[in-house]
Amino acid sequence: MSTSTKERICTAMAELMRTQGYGATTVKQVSELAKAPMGSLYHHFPQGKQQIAAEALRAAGAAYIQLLPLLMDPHDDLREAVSAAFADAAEQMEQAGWINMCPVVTVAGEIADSEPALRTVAAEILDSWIVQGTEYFVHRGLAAGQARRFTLTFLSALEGAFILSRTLRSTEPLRAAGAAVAFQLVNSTV
Amino acid sequence: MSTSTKERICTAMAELMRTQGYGATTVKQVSELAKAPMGSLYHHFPQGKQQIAAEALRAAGAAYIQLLPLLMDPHDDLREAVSAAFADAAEQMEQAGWINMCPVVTVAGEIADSEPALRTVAAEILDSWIVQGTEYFVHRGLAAGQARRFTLTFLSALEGAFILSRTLRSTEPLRAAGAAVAFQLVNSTV
DNA sequence: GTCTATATGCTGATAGAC
DNA sequence: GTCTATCAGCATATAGAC
Repeated sequence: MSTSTKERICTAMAELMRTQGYGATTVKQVSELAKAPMGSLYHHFPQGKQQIAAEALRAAGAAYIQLLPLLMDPHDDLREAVSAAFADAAEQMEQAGWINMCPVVTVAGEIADSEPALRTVAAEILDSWIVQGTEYFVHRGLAAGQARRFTLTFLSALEGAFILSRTLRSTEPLRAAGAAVAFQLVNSTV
Repeated sequence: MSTSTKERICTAMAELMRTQGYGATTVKQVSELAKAPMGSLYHHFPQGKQQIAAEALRAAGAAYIQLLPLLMDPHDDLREAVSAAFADAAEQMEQAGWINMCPVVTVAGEIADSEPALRTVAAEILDSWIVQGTEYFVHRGLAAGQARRFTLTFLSALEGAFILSRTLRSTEPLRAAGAAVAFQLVNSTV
């Protein structure tokens, strides 16, 4: 067996939150998808649903930010790279049937006022995205201050456009947002 | 009595979804906040929770888009107007204790794959926002095609930044996104 | 139209044999 | 560590008096 029960539970939770959110996901669904009985869930995660969600979000968040260099490194021109990243996201979302790629922001919006513990976890993940994004864009030639602002804009536009595109079933918001974020770099020396 | 029972139910549902999302909001909470007994809820909304949510989202969406001219008309320069709108949003969110101003996008992200009927309602609301936003920015001097793309960018960045700011408890994402969206207009004749 | 009392199913969580 | 059986509580929704 290559994957542990604990890992399968985390993956299942992330997968379900990605498409259904936190509130609509039941521990029974997690149990079934992970092929792990209820008792195993509460053996590995004594604090129950919240703890499973927290660990699943951390793992998903860490994996998701790695897409940034993966999608953008192939493009020498940073403006092209930004456009390509948004275009790739749009294409993948359409091909996947308009389901979410990552549960972090969906769940963050959903639980920001009703699940304080999970809100803190989401904030930690977003913080690490901002730090890693800033580092990447500095590496790509932006000044430190500009890189942080650009990362915040990049993430805000990407996540907002994700929700719009997903709800409208259209790539138009992601394409428009990608062009706008790339345009930010018009004055930069890249 | 100035407000009908039906209106109070809608308002209560919108208020609760705004801070808790759809899944975490129970009809009992709606009943209590609206000061209407369970029977009244199901008398006015025979299809139950979903129907209350649909009507509440429609009303909230219609009210929310009216903030656009309200916040931006005072500013002659469109770039200033955009910055001001994002800054106002950030300030109001911070003063309100980081709770959401509008339930539409939060709920849209939450239910996009689990509640098809509500997803359709959310899509109709977003469509109407895009149409009305485009009209407004044409009125403010943008060309028709540019105005639609700008509206999509504006809404994506605003909503994404809302979630980031709300989760991080910081105005930084909203301020960065506002500056970026305003920068879009750098070449425009306003 | 309003309101109380309640039905029915499902929720997260647990107990305890193996 | 794994698994089955089950708890107690709460969810949405309804019935029926007023």
